[in-house]
Amino acid sequence: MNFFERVYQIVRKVPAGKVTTYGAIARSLGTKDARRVGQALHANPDEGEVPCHRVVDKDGRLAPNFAFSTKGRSAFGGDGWQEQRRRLLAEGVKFRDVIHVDLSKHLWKLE
DNA sequence: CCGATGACGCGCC
DNA sequence: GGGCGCGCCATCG
Repeated sequence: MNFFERVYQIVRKVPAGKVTTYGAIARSLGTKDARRVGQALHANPDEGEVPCHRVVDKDGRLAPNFAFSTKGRSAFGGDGWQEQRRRLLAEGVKFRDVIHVDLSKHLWKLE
């Protein structure tokens, strides 16, 4: 099982209304390279199976260039984080401000 | 082959 | 707090 698959496996376990962070995932995989986790999600093969909008950075900030590039291009241009925010709000996630998730209430602890 | 890049994070100023 | 530099390492040009 490669790195990407392991990232997806973890993200799939995050329940609706909860979020996790790139760094937390990286550490649970035994690496400090959070950037590679981001790469994996950017190459996310199927949003339906991997709820990548539930992954934020360590400050709860949404991905500035969040986008589904699975088909080779981003579907939301440079404002993908807006789509990410909508999805989280729809799941009941609260925000500290327009782009920061309230981690103290929604951070999901990895197994 | 090599340098630049990036859905990140942390330490310093 | 905002901005900058560096480490990280697979990919890309």
